[in-house]
Amino acid sequence: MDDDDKDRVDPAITESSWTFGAVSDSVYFFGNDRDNSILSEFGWNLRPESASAEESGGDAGSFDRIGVEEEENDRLLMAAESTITTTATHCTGGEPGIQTRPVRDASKSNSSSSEDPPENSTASGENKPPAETSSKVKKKVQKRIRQPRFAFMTKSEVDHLEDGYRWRKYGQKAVKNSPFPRSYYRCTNSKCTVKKRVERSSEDATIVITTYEGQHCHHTVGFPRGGLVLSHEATYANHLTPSASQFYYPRAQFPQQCSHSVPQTHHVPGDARESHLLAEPNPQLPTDEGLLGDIVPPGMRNQ
DNA sequence: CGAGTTTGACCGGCGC
DNA sequence: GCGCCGGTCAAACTCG
Repeated sequence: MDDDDKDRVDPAITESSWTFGAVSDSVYFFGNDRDNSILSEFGWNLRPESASAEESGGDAGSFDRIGVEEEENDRLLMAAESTITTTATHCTGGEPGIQTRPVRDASKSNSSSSEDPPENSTASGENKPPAETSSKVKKKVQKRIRQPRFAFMTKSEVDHLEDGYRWRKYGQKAVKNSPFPRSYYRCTNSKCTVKKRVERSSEDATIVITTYEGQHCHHTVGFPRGGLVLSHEATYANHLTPSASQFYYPRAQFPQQCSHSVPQTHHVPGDARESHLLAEPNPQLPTDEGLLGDIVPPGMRNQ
């Protein structure tokens, strides 16, 4: 994120009356977990930092939609009313993030430009296939297994929101039914397989939808080209805008694909400007607001 | 000069 | 089988 962006924070957004929703394997959580006890049960650490947020009780938010699936969800989300809220979901995604990227033709894939994470090879057998035949077999067997994903809807004028990690853009595509392109980013940490997609809502151009895939296996690093090194401590120390520190910290286990394990990560999604979080669908749960409707009073959802 | 971005091409999944 | 579309690659380019 650049400083300009911080300066552009919509006052209405930084009001910091917000709510969150979190989802674990079988639990949706909505509301205000002030002592973080419930969230922590599910691996989330909520750090309401801004005084205003705490004073306001950290609630009074509203939800649009939660619990979604993949691409489709993005679209559903876009369709949702863009109230200024913060919701969060925790995608524990029982599967240790094993990403099996389809093995391309050796002639193409072996070029593995620097960013190809070594973990992929470990986890998915992207080790150079010994023979063409075996690679073909793998192609068949290895269906693409996605890592846990969750998305944020963020009201922001900038597309790529700073989140404390360094990302390298590796692609951009036009999105069907949307005037805005979708950008693809990979974490620049060579051991980290986290990716994210960033696109703007076609319904509300002020909303940026950021979808994270996978979990970081390292601490936050410096901002790209900015020279500002961000640790989570620094984050807490208000190096970010107040709204920017309304983070959800999944105390999640690091994916096993990471060779070096850090005791704890602080996931800092987006700049946490009023965001909507989404989760990978849980097969046991409704994927739309059905459940949400059961939990969140209608009046609360349309603010 | 290295790191990151752009962009057209390519590939695979999926629906028809 | 075919075409569409999302996702990725990688060469060329830009930037600091």
